Amino acid sequence: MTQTHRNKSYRDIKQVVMERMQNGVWSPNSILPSETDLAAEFSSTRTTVNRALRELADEGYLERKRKAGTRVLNSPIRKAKFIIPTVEDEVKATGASYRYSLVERRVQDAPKWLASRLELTPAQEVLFVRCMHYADNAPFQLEVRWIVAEVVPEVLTENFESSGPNSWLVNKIPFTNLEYSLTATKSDAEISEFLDAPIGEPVLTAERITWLRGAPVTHAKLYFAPGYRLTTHI
Amino acid sequence: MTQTHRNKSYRDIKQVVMERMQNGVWSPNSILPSETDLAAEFSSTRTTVNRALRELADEGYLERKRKAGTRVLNSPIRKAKFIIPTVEDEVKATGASYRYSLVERRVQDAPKWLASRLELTPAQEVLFVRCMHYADNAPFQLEVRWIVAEVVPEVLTENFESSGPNSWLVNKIPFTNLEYSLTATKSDAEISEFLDAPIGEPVLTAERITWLRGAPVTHAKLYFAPGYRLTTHI
DNA sequence: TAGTGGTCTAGACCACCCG
DNA sequence: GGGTGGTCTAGACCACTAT
Repeated sequence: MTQTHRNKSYRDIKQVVMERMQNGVWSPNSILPSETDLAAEFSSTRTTVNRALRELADEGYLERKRKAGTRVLNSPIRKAKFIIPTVEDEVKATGASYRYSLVERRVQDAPKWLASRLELTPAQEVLFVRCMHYADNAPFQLEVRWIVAEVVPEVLTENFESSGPNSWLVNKIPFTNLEYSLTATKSDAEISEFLDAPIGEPVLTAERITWLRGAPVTHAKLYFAPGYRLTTHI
Repeated sequence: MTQTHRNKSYRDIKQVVMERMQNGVWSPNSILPSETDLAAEFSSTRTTVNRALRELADEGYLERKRKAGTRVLNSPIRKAKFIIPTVEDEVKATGASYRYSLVERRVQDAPKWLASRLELTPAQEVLFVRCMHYADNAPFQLEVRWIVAEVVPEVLTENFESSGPNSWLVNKIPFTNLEYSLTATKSDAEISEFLDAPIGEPVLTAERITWLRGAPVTHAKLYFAPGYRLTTHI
């Protein structure tokens, strides 16, 4: 049964390994042959086999340990990942037209809850921005954002009338850490007004906090219009 | 300024590149030196530099094109990913105790909406399971699941009294595709009863559909207790 | 301690695609 | 057309860890 293959590339090897896992040739929790053996089988080198198996491990299908070998995981789903979308990309991906609208913009001292959440000194100046994102002119997302002026002073000269703070920040901040969370919240009067939904309606809400080298840059709450569905295929 | 470095490993190179992006040495949209040049600078080989840059590209920080070179992306966040948790892992990760409880289990013909959703023939037999997951004995998640008996016949002999269908499926199905989506729904009488929440309360809801080589295996709705927050750090 | 994966080197050929 | 990244080879040494 041990045949020589014409397969050479790490992609081919990945595919063969995947097929064998799917067909039960290598069942969950079983141990694969060593890289050296597989290299011989595929008429390839260990380097190439290594890359194939390493990528499959990164993707969550295999677990690799020195000496113990390469084991088939029983639940690839455990490591499944979601892509966090950008509003504009997301709207355009559906083929709908995208429109941005500024609702409110003002400079003020950080409210206490924000200062606490972002570890700011109490009276630090922040820019508050409230804006809407529409898909085919229907409400898609209400964005409520706070930006720390001390970290991004240039923000005070931006009016955000024609485009949102997100795209501006993205081009301004070289690299950031991100804290992202999702909840279901009850729509209040303000949210309902902008999303054109009944008060009390459940609304999928994302909270985003962005950091630049340890300093808090911005806090945003994104309220999705009712019926919105965040989807992924793996 | 062009100094020889002692750095050798691809990890070291990754870190230096990240630092230069953060410090603006290589700003957004700029082009990095070629792999050959970087290999010379780091006293390394092109293979090693290639691995470092390739991984950074996979992680969403760089974009690479033949001839065009390697470009710094302005928004690493666009590609940010989220790990989909498993109930039991998630509960235990918080340090809380995990408890499972079966609520209902019966075999029946697939309801129309399910047949439509999963592309089943109308009268196909399915196993219906309703169960609860508790964290420190407080309601954590209500799971409502349908399993296609034809695809997984062994399921008909399982009683799911001591452990949930998810862990059972995971060990039975070698490899699967997954469709996962999140919504905010309004708690109805049934959900409220199990999650111990007022009727009408917003509930974060995950819908999961699992496929095995094109055949639908299972459909699950997971209702999280109010206040639940799905979080990620990047 | 022996076996397995982790990584690096030095070199090569190729595919792509910008100018 | 030529420069850049994509990938493979053949070999080496090392790090970890199950037994």
